Amino acid sequence: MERYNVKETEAKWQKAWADAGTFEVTEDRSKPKYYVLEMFPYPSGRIHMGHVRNYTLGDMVARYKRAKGFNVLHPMGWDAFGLPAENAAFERRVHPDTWTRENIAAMRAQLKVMGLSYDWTREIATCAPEYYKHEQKMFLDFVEAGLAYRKESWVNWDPEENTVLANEQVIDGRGWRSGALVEKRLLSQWFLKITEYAEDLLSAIEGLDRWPDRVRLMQHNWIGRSEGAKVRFELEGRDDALEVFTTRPDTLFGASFCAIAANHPLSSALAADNPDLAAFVAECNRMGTSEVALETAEKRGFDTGLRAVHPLDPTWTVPVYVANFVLMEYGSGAIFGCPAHDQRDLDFARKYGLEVTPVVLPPDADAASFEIGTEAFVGEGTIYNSRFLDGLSVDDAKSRVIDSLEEMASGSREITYRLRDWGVSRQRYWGCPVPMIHCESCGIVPVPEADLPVTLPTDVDFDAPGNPLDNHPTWKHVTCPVCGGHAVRETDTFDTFFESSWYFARFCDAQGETAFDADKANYWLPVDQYIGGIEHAVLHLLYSRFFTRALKRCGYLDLDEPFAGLLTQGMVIHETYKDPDGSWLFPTEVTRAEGGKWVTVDDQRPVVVGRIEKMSKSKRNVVDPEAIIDTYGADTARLFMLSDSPPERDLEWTEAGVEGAWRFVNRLWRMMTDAGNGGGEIGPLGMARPDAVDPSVAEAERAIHKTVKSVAESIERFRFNAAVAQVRELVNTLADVPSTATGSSWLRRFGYETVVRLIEPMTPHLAQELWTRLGGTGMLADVAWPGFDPALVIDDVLTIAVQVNGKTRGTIELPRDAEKDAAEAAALELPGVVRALAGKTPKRVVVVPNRIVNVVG
RNA sequence: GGCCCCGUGGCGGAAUUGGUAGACGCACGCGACUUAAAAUCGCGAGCCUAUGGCGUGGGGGUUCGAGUCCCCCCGGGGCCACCA
Repeated sequence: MERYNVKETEAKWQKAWADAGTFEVTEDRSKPKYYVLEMFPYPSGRIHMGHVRNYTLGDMVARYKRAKGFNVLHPMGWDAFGLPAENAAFERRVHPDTWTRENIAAMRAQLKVMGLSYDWTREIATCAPEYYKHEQKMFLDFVEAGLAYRKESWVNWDPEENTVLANEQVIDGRGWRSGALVEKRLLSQWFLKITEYAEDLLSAIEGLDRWPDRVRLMQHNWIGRSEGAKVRFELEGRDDALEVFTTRPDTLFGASFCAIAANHPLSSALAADNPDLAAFVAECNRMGTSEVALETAEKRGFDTGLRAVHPLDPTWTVPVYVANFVLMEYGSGAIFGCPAHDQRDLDFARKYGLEVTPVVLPPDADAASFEIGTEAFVGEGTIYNSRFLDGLSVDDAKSRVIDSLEEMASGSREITYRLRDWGVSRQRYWGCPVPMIHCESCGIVPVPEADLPVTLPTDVDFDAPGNPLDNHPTWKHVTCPVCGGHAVRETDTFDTFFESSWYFARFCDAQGETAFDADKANYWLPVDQYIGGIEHAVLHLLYSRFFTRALKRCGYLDLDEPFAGLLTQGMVIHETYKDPDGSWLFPTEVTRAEGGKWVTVDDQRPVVVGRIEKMSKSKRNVVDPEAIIDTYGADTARLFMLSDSPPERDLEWTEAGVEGAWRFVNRLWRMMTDAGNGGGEIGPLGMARPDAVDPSVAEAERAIHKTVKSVAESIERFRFNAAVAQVRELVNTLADVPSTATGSSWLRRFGYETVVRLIEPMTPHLAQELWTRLGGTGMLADVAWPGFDPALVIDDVLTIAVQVNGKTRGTIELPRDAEKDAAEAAALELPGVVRALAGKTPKRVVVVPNRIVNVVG
């Protein structure tokens, strides 16, 4: 019997698809379009299991939608700028460009072996000038439109990477990649005005109904809308005022101090004449923002000696502090403190002996005796100690006090967002140059469009600290495009999230002279199904949503939301292993000895099996996809990726699970190619259904129709594991039909063909090979998804459960839509029911037609 | 600290969305084939003190009926976090 030659077969069909251009697409307006996109990879050198899962999921959707008659765009490219290339340059003396291109070539070859239905003619790499020249143009358009601007600001500085980080790249006070403690520095940086779209980005989340709730919530929180008031506190003896933001204007009569951030302009001004204050400010800037630092850090303040006048009572003043817990970046960088109803303010007040006046009375408290101890009261209650606000609820007091402030012109309603503008400048080499020129006489001027792209120099030195572009002897020296005098280029490059914020549009017209043709982009976009990791829930997805709006404003396309549907896949996880010395071991270094004990392969030393965790190089719990595909083939790897867990959940990679998938691949092969072993003859191509068939054949025929229906439903709901299970169930059913049954060879033909069409999105090579061997012609990928007969997915006779008081006591067979009386009568005759009733007359019998009978005793 | 998710056999997970809990697979056991093993095929299997009882983390509730809905608790996870 011929064995399934995976390698040969998979290679054969991959070549056939490529030669035939099967997956190349154009804007075919006769079909509905469907754009499937997986988050494109960083070319790190080799694909890992996370990639395999991601692209398998995408290919499942792409091939299914294609079979359903959609014109499917399914492209792939490379997110090719980034720091690792520079690190490689430093460590291995290889140019980032060379390193990146070699990695791309290696990874492309690995992807091609997976049999993914990509239109490779659209492949892009973001490090190519043909790609990034367009984003330089976009940036100039953004500057023109007021969406990009330069400002001096306190930035997060990663001392290890020698670069600025966006807020989103600071995790727990540390650089997201280096892990180094982030410092504050004052630098001139380019920003994109994402805050201008804060409200729009927030309210549009509601319309993203095919996004996971989790991601929508994360974006919601990240934008962080707060409703409150802006309140003016005049400064006694000065002609300026302090502007504070508060979400609790109702507690204004409980104010006992004001506090400003260390970096507040007023702090800086006062510090200029006050060395003690200057020292305090410097100390605040040094303070870490890690979780530990924040929890242990005391609320500290420096009394400026200034007094702020209460906005609702000119005779009332409070002290003004510079405080280490006030953030310049949020609100106005200044607060008023109401210790009774805010924990931080309370801690601060207790430390500096400031007044604590409660102004919100808890519902069951007594006004005469209620006191604040060490915990602030932040709940709902009735306002008191607050003059004209007394007796109001918190909400009523808020709006009432804002009305008064507005009348007196000392405050107004204000909405503040946590979201900050996106700082895009990076002091790195391997990124897209910011196309700007600094001229001493003309200021900052854009590089003329005709001079784009501004390309990176190739002869750079990576050994010196800092930015190689800045260190380069000649690159930055240019003539000013306005006055012709000497000028220098901007030596910063863009944050790499810049490239990934529009690549989905470039795929619509990947080889075009312009960024993309608006007609093509408008045809393909939005991406119908985007698939990738949850780690991009905020950064990449939020930037892309903003970028799309910005591009719309600049006339590039007509679209707000780039991704209509989003699927966030779980991680691929694996057991961890350690040897007796505590060193991590690769899965290939351990094995199961007699008795189930884990030992090392080499010398049989005992192995400690640890937690099941995300695959990571440091813990060595990685499995190389290439080795798996080499052994079992791409189809087996793909099938396992789909079958064990639903996509959003983590998937544990196990050798046994892969073996299971491998067995199924071979089982299908044997079943359909070897009548002797598979159990029965397969009818000839085009064989018609016999008029008379055995009941077992008729039953299996129904199973085929039901499976066609349920597999499609499962795929539509991304329950790929269920879809695989349903196919397996059908295969079991087909195998059980006796070969002697009348109509069995017809059934096999029908059943096998159907199975092959159902598994095409999962295991495309096997499906195509079997399709051809069953007599099918051409590409199975071009064959439509099978249909089903609605009459055959509905059973004529149903098995209905019969319960007594909610406990199942047996089942009855009933024709579909049987009379309630008939169902009741049949149910009451069941021995199990008679026994459970023990001679008692049922009080009531609930009959839900075609569903259930419940006898209430 | 705030907000949000999730707890189903030895394991991954199903369950028509309130209607026979445990599909499908993994692991396991038994049998067939084999000199033997592998592969393959067949059978078995939630648990228990088994013609019955108990079972979806625990407790309560709604309902004829709850894995599914509501309340409380326990456990695990995620995101954000000196955000005024």
